[in-house]
Amino acid sequence: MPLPKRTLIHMALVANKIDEEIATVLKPFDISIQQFNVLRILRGQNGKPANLSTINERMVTKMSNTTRLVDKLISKDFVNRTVCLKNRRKVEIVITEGGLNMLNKIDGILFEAEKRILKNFAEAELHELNELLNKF
Amino acid sequence: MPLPKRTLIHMALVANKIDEEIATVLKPFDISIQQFNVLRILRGQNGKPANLSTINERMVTKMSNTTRLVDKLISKDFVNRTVCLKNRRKVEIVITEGGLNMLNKIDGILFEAEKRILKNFAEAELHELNELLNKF
DNA sequence: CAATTACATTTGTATATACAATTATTGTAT
DNA sequence: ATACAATAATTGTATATACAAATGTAATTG
Repeated sequence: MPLPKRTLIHMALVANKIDEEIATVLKPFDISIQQFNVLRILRGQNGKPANLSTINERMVTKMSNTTRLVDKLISKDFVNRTVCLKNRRKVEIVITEGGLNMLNKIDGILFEAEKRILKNFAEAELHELNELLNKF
Repeated sequence: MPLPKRTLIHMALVANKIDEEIATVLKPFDISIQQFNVLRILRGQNGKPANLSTINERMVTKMSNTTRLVDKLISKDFVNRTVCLKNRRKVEIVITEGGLNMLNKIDGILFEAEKRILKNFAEAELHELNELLNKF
């Protein structure tokens, strides 16, 4: 198989493997990777509310699904959503105490998983990999 | 953000971008990436039928979904499925002429897309990237 | 200022996937 | 041979995603 095709398939296989491992880590907490990503983004706001489009820009999924991710997080009491007073088209989403607690519980376990997934990499190699990924 | 976490997120973003680009290329042919992968595997058999589990081993999806991928391909007349005579638990799947024609039509366009996606990579860098991916 | 356009989000729908349970067949041990 | 376990594939169901269309609000323009 030609090198470019082989490389792209390789990428897909590895990314999928990583995804599966992380999903497995999150499963006991009954939270999907994408839901987790939303929570992380909201935590990064340090209390400042985020619009749906802001969250969406920082993720890989489509707007419509981001709405539904937030729906799920609301039903679990991990975030709150209110209409923006300044601009009633927008919506303001903030993480709750419960959401922050959940993230704190996950942090350590995820950190271990990340170390495990990358156990064969020296730090220099991680830098190298990031450089190569920048070329995409 | 710590290097390991950053690297894994980077991997996910890039893999997703690649996926989207390839899906876009396949879309006019009304075929998903996974359906396409099944067809490629079957072409690689050179006429020899493949069991469902054989196909599945070479893919990233679950058995149950491989069944449904084959269902879709049958409805498009791209593959045939027959019960294996030697072992009636097994199933034999072969690609049809129509399936082969579809693959031939896609080959060139996909090749161009692959070149485009990897346009910033020198050959040595592709080797490097593959070496790094092997560490996962 | 009424009509049109742009913006932000949501809803509808078809397809895709994960996971568990089920069916059908074959292999094995007593 | 009968019962039990193992194998191969399928079906049911809940969740996830993509894409298009719809809703509600704000900005612009003639």
